[in-house]
Amino acid sequence: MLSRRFLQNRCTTLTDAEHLAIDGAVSQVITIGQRKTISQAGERLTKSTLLVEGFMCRYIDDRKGLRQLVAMHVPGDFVDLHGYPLKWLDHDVATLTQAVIAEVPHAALDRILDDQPALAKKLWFSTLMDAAAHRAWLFRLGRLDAMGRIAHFLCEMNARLQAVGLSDGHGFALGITQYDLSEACGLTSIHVNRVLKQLREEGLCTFRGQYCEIHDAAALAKRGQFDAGYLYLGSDQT
Amino acid sequence: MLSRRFLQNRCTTLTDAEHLAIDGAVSQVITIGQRKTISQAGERLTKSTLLVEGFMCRYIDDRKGLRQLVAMHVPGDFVDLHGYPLKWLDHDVATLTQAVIAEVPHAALDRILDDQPALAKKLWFSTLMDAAAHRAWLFRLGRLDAMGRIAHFLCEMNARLQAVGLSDGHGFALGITQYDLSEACGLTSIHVNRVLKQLREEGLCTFRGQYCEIHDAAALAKRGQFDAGYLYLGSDQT
DNA sequence: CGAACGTTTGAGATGACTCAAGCGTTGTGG
DNA sequence: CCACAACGCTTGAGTCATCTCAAACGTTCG
Repeated sequence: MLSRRFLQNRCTTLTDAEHLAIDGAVSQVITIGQRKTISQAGERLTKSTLLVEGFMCRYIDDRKGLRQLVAMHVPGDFVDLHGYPLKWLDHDVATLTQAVIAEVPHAALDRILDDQPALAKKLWFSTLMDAAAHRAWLFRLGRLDAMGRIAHFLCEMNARLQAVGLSDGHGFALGITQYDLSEACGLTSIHVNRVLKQLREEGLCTFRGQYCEIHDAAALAKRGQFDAGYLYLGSDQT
Repeated sequence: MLSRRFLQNRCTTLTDAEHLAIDGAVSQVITIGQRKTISQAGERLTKSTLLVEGFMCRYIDDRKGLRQLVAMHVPGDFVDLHGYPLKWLDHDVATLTQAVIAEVPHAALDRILDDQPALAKKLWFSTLMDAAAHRAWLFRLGRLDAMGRIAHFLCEMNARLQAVGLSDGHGFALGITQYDLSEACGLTSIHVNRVLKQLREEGLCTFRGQYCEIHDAAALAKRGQFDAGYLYLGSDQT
């Protein structure tokens, strides 16, 4: 059951019937290679994407083609559910690693909206969790220095991956490069490299290859002024 | 009719019955002084706020009490509708200027959700417009220099105020200080001051006192890499 | 074996910050 | 009615974080 994982990190109170409704709304499950764009800004959308496996991101291009990541997605996320009410998106959606996704046609969501207001509200809730994450990212970019930003980002990833069982709290695989990190944190990849070295030397964490090891979660959270509240883990609909 | 203005800038296709439903959901209309906090992060919420007149903002505090604005609100905005599905917010909500607000109890929204799925979807849409604005702000903070950030911010305000008839495209009143601007753009107020001077000297715009005059909208938009698409003006539900 | 990619390091430039001070306006109390 | 405090705006000088340009290294893959 696909949706067992979906909303495990999003809404903890889905009923069995609701799980079935979401599973039933999926039209197909497909595998996509790494670094593929699955939808572009402005494109008319007729379906949304549930991420089953792998990592995805959403980003905005600047005039020179440089990207600003605006969201990271981990398995269980309803990546572009925003595209359902909005009809088209203001940003691009792409895979970072190879990914398995489930496609949900908007027509199926229409039916849920009409018939199951309680489930509709949970889907709405899920999109607002994304908005809360956006706000935390704004805080990160607006108020933290380079080291704080990276610390904050890694704390977020650790917490979110823990929520879906992909981190044990001490480390996790994240298939992204230092360049991706720089796009998420509004820095150059060169500076990211130096900051990662510093985080390593100060015993906070080691980000190397595809793996990030957290040596001192408390110190990392402090350095990044990280407070997991905005992730709304396990706090829906109660 | 309060909601005539609400969703004028949010959803252009509200039916008369829907306007009535929203007006009927308002429990009271009150006036609040400038710089008053109306709700704090973590607080349990039972109502949401429709901004009728004046300016409001949402912000996140850092450890030292410095603020990062995450949203600006103009008349017509459903300021903290996010608080309805989320139940509590990850940020504070406050007035900037004196403001007139209409309060909408969440119980009344529950009824709309159950009875009027089409209207519910429009409310959902409205919160996703806020999320889209968050993303544009992320782009602003992550990819633009100080001058670009301020140019982008002022373009956004100009466009949004135009949508509610509070700007003619060449200037608008915005009751905020240079310090507020710095909190929105992730800069110090001193640097904001220097950048405003430069914008003035280059003939792009004059931000002075409570008024912002746009001298060259096209050049300002170019400098801030501003594209109004993310505001979804007049593009809902069609 | 060579190309592509991601990472690492160095040196120098620069945009934004900090600290410090002064100015103008508004509002208030003696 | 004046004195003064509070606030917002303005400017200067010096510092520092981050960026840019440049180069080299290791791994992977064809």
